[in-house]
Amino acid sequence: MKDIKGRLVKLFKEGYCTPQISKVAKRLKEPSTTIHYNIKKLEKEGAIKTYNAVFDHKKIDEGLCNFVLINLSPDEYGTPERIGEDFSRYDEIESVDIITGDWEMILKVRVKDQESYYSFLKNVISRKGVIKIKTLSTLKQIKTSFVRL
Amino acid sequence: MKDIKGRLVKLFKEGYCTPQISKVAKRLKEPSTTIHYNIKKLEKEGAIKTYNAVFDHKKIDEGLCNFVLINLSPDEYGTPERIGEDFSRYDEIESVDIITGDWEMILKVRVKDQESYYSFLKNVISRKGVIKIKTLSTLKQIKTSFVRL
DNA sequence: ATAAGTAATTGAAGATTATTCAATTAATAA
DNA sequence: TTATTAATTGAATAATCTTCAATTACTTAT
Repeated sequence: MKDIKGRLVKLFKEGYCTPQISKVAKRLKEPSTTIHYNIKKLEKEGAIKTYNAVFDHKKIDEGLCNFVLINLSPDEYGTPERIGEDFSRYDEIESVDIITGDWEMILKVRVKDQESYYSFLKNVISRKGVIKIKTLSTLKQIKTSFVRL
Repeated sequence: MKDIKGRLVKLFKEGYCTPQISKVAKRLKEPSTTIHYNIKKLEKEGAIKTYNAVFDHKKIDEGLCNFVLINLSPDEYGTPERIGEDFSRYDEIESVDIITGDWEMILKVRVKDQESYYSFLKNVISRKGVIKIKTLSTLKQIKTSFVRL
C-alpha cells in the first residue's frame, strides 16, 4: 500500500487547503463574489498566511505534546532568531516564540511518546547556545489552534 | 460598509476551509479519487478535526501574544477541565492545556495591545479557582500552527 | 458642497474542482 | 485457498470557484 496518510498529514500541516466560499456566503448571507473579493483582499494584505488542517494528534502518532522553555547562552542573546529559525524547520515543532522573562524561548513540540521526546531533546533541542531546558508536559489538551477538542 | 473582514476572521479561526484535492493529487502524483478517499478516511477516523486559516495576527488587531501560566486553588485540582473549558470559549484564547510541574495550566492568548490584555486578565483569567498567574510575553513569533512566519 | 477618483459590492458566465459510482486490484483472515 | 474487506482508480456528474463588467459606496481635494 502507498503511505498516503503520512504524506497528506505533512502537506496539510502547512497548507494545501482553501476557504469554502459558498459555505461562508450562505452563513454570512452575502453574495459569494463579495466573499471571494474580501478573502482575496485578506490574502493580498498578508493577513491570512495559509490554510491548514487541525489534527487530533493522538491519531497521527503525535500523542505527546510538550511546551519547552529554553535559556540561551549570553553569546546568543543578540541572535535568538537564528536558533529559532533552525528549530522552526522541524515538523515536530508546532510553534517557536521568543519571550520575555526568565526564559528566552518557548517551543511547542509534538512527538509520539516519551522515548521519541527524549531523543528529540538530545538530538535537536540540546545544541550550542542552549544552556538550560525546562519541559512542561501536557496532560490534557482542551483547545488548540483556536479549535476546541 | 459591511464588516466582512471581522466576520471572515471569526469563521476562519475555527473552520470553513477545505483541502485542495486536485493540488494534492498533482503534488503527490496520485489520482484525485485516491486522495479524496484517503482524506475522507482521515476525517471519519477523527484524525483531522477541521481546516482553518493561519493569520498574521498583527494584521487582524491581535498584535500582542502572551503565554499565561496558571496556578489553581487546591479546591480545583480535581476539575481543572471545567475552568479550561470555560476559557476555551473565548476567541482571544488560541490554546488551553493542562500541564505537569509548577503550574497547572497554560494558555496562549492573543489580543490587540497591553491595555486589552490587562482588561482580559482582570475580567476573564482572574476568576474563582485561579490563585496565581505568570505571563510570558512574546517578543517575536517564528512559527505558529506549524507555519513559519 | 461637489466632483473626481478609488474601493467595495454584485449578478451572470465560464472555468475549474469536488464528488459519486462502478469496477478493479490489493490486503487480510478463516 | 478462498471469502471478505479495504484501497485504488477512471469516467461522468454535480458543485464550486473565478473572472468580468457594471453598479454602488466611500474618500479626498478643491
